[in-house]
Amino acid sequence: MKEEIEIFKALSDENRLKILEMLSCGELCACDIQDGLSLTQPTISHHMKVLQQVGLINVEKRGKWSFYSIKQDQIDRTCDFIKKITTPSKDCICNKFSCDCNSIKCIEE
Amino acid sequence: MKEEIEIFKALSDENRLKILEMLSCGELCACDIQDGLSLTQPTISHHMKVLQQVGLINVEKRGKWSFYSIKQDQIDRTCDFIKKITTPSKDCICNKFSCDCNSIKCIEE
DNA sequence: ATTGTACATAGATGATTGTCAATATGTTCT
DNA sequence: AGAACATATTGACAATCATCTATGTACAAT
Repeated sequence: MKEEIEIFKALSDENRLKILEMLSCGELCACDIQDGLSLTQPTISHHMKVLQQVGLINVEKRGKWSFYSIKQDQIDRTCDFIKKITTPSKDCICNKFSCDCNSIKCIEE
Repeated sequence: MKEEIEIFKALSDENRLKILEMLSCGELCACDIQDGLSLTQPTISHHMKVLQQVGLINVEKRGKWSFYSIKQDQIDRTCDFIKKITTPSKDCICNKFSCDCNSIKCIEE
């Protein structure tokens, strides 16, 4: 869960979403990304690090350039996580509590 | 895009993720949710408002209780958005810039 | 009407975050 | 070696946010 929170934090920034969009068609170097965003180089570097640390992108150094690419499996895992926690299941945590307001509780099956 | 950023911000908090998980099996009132989290009532209220404002949950008032439930279509739209911006497409923004680093550009088809 | 219950709002505070300027590191070319 | 280029790190600052206490509002039951 902690891991997914960090992923959502990484996705909560307009510039980082734009970066992911830029990478959707294949790898780019940091200079490509800087061309597309009006941010300074250290800020780009910071965003790339955030995306990298949560596993959303890959980095490959070739010569003086760093090439970034999307890790699609992490994207997929993130979507699966969202779906999973919002889908009914017998053993989910909502069984654990109840008050007197007659709310509908977990499916019993 | 702004809308999705707000959704990801809403998903970037452990307690709000727990709340969504609690709601996965059906509606609950605020008191149910407070039972499951060690937070004060105003904090719960704040989180419910955040989730509501980004369209992740529904609120229905019945008597003195407020019943919350997940808006599954918004969950689905969010997943679709993530997949969409990370999937290659001919008209995506990564065609717009280039430097001399020989990065792979958008698929030409 | 009064009291109790469920929830919302306002204001304050400590923590986190996005951004920048300045500087450092590492690579390539002459 | 030295210069030029690509990227990373550091430190600072303004803005945002999660949380709390205190208070307000709305409904229900006595």
